Amino acid sequence: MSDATTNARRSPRQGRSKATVDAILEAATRILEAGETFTTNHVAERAGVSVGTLYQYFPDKAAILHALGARERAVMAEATRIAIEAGVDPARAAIRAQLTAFDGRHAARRAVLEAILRDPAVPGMADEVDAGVAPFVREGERPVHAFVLSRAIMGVVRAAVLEDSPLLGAPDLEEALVRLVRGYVEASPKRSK
Amino acid sequence: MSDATTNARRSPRQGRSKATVDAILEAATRILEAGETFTTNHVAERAGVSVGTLYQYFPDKAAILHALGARERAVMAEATRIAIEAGVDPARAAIRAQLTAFDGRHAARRAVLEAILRDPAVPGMADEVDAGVAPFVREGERPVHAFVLSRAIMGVVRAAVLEDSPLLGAPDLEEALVRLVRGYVEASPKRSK
Amino acid sequence: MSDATTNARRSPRQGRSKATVDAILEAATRILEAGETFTTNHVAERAGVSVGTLYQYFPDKAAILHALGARERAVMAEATRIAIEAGVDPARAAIRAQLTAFDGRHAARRAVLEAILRDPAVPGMADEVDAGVAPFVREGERPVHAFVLSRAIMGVVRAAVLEDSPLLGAPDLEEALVRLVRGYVEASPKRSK
Amino acid sequence: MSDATTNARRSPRQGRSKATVDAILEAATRILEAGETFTTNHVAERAGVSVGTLYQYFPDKAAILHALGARERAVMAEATRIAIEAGVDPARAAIRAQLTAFDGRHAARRAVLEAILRDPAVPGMADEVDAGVAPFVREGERPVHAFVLSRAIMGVVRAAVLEDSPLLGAPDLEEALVRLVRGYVEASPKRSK
DNA sequence: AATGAATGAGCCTTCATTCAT
DNA sequence: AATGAATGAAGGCTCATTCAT
Repeated sequence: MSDATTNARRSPRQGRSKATVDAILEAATRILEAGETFTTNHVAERAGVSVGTLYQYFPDKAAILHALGARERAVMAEATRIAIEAGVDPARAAIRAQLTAFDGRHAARRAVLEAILRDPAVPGMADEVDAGVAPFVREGERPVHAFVLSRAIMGVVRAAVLEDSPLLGAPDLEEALVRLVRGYVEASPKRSK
Repeated sequence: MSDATTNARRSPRQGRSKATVDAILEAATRILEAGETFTTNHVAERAGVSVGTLYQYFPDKAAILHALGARERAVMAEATRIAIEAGVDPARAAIRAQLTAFDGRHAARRAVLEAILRDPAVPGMADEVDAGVAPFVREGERPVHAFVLSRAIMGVVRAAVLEDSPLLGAPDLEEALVRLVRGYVEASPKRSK
Repeated sequence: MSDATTNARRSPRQGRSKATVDAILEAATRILEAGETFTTNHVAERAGVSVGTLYQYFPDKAAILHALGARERAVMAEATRIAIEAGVDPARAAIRAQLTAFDGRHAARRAVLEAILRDPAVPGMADEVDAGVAPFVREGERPVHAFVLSRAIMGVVRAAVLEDSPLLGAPDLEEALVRLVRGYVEASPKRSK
Repeated sequence: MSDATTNARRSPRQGRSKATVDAILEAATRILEAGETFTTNHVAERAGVSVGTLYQYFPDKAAILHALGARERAVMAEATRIAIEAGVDPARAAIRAQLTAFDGRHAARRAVLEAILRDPAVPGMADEVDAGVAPFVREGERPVHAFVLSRAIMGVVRAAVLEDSPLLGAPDLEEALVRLVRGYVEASPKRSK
């Protein structure tokens, strides 16, 4: 495409807005990453814009977190899609996307996700995980299965992040999570007492 | 045991102190349950004591949540212990204790636990679940197993509570969680791609 | 006459300018009527122009209210003039013009006038009422008479509007106001203690 | 009474609170009088207390204005009562109370009243004037009479204050207002066209 | 002439915590 | 031990106005 440099050629209007929004999101990320106080004034200042400008693009503070979340979800979905195309099995792909997002090399994303995971008003990553897990849940089965699998995975990842577990980044964790999915799927639903 | 008020500023040797602490905890519970603003002033007022008095027993606001959490953990541990003695298998017993705490009939406990689940500074229920799950994790195995199982269970319960899922209270969920544990334990750790 | 937009930044020689000013005034009226927030940005948006353009025609927010007021005064003056020509006595004509402007069937004008009545910087309707009352105040008499009569009438109307009195629209009120004027004029200025 | 010094002998608790409230009200009055910005922070600062303290006594900014209004109304009612006892006719007494409150020698009260007159949420002086005017409105007559008379008087006073009329303080105005009341009462309600 | 992104002072309010009594 | 008045940093958000394009 003629759009080789990707972010070129936008109308000056759109370009300015886009840049401002990006600056705000970038600032928010950095603040979260540094563990600084996440306030609208602080974010605006760090972004090099006024609070007023910030509020021109985000209706309220939560919206910034939402936008950050949407961004991350998009990145994860993409990563999952690519992995599946490359032949990785879907569950593993979804799991890996989550784990990758949180490993030590991505402090910024991690910070963002931590903030999101804590705010119940911000939609989590559930949908992405659901999608990855879906192929394992047979059509027509009770929704409880999809729910349990996706939340179990997210619960483990969340705990690892929040407890700052050394397991994050170790291949063990990915294996264990895959095993969790496989075991659940294969287990016969016979009852214990 | 050292008592639910372990985190309090002074140990309640006298009955009066004990009564005050109880009143504060009771008030806190009610406020959480009613969805009112959880502020120290509000809690103190509802408890019928002055803020000053509240601070005599709790070093800060978080300590109230800690105490509430300790209380709940004790209740759960007891429930689990009794179930095991009655012949229920340990994993199921631990799972059932968690689910029971959150079902619709216990609004107060649920409110407390919701608050606790949200505050990362308050230790969760992990220990209790760990204990229930322990028998299934063979001695000497990597700690990742205990971690994954307990956090998976808690993750599912937490999500169900926070998303206000209709699954809470349905027997399906208990079954699914038990299956999650059993499947994980039985699955051979063979690798997929 | 010099036009309703006297206070605007530039006189609208061209049709386009006139149309813009009208759109702004129209938007302002609608916003006031709907009880929405009366902000320059909001007015501009509703008018379909940019804030910048708005400021091209009105030096500041108050000027919009001024223009609206001028418009209303013109309408009232005209109504009064016509009534007098038709033989209605001047005081009654002036009173009726005021009351008509505020009755329930004219929500828009009412909203505008309410806003004006509240903003002390905007000249009220005093002049129109003064004019209607003038014939009753004998030449050479103290100005206190004109002042008292016109402000008394406006005070009553203002209170009725602001208190949302059911008297508005009732013929009683017109009668009472006429009586107020007549009684004042006829009363001998003898002193009480 | 044993309470010769009036404001002595209060429990230290009440005394402190009372003093704080008074300081806030006093500060509010002075700020209004000086035409400074009437903000909660400003009021608190001027009162020598923190905003927090201010909010301990007043639920919100408007409440300060309300309190000020209540104070003024009380003062007026008292002045009116005393005048009536001294033989002044009620209408004149009510009128005089209003005018006195606003004459040049009482800048502070005037400022307070201006603020109140502008804020439609704050109950005005209507009740006091109503009371003064009541004796002139015959029992059983239409409420329109009381309404018209009291609002007419207040309208005139309000206009004089807001327009900073030189009539304020002149005996003429009191006479004219009394005449307004007397004329209205005596006028026969015959109809003009 | 028009645009609209940007500004930023400033507003109201909350609430954990302290400390003199 | 208890009281509760006082604190004040901090936060989210609004809106009239400007000015580069």
